[in-house]
Amino acid sequence: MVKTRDTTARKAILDILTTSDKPRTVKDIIQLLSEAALEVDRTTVFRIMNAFTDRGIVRKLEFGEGNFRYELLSLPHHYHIVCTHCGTIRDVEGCDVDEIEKQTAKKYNFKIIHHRLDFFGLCEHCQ
Amino acid sequence: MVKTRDTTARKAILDILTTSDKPRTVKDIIQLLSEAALEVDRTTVFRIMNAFTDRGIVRKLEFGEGNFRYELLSLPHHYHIVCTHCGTIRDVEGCDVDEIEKQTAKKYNFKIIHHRLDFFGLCEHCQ
DNA sequence: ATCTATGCAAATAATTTGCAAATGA
DNA sequence: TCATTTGCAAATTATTTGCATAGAT
Repeated sequence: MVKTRDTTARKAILDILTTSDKPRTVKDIIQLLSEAALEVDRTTVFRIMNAFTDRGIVRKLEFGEGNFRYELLSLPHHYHIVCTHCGTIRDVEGCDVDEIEKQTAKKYNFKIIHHRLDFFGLCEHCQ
Repeated sequence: MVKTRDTTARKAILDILTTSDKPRTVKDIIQLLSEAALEVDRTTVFRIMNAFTDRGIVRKLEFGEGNFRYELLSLPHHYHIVCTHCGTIRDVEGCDVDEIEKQTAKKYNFKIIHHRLDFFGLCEHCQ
């Protein structure tokens, strides 16, 4: 396992993810870093996100937008609701699909490591 | 609503999707068309998939591979199991998350149109 | 001092757009 | 016929790679 250096950019990105209520894109992150007066190269952000993903610090997700989003792996288990009109994504607490999971594992002899459950629809504003 | 012309390429793509047991990428589709002796331009396939998506004929999905996959919207409701080792994706019948769905809709005043539930793990061969 | 991290330029890959030619209804 | 489709070239967008330099321990 390779060591991780605690650089300014990495600390700032962890900070951003910690205070986010939804998964973030690289674009988001660059923007937020910039608002914090930190200009970090696009390549570097991609590389940091990959390093974090490899080390199990973040989870790489996507919601059909044509790009990836990242969230802290240390967040409590949750799912997402995605507004198909305005694109808003929101974390939603808890998730109980144990029963389905158990049945699926047995029926298909599949060792389940994790799952995702996301609801798509219209948020309060877009209905 | 714009009219749809029943061209050779479109018919062949619908045929491919109908006989697939998992969502397909544009690359897959081009390959399968080619095996059926039909050389269709990449651009055309992308355009057809977008047209089908807009008309509610197919559903656009992704599984963290960095590209989209498509499946017939007319398929019975199902979810997917994705092997994180060999990348195999498989359709899995049925899906009962009604209770979670109801609670979520009420709690967040969110009008749910559809959801996705996918399990990631190791298939029979990769365990 | 040494090895990892970053910036910059350039390369890939997926997907989209413009436009003229081909084709289905 | 005539609007919709397709092919081809070129543009866009997300992401990755190579390499020399800056920075962390």
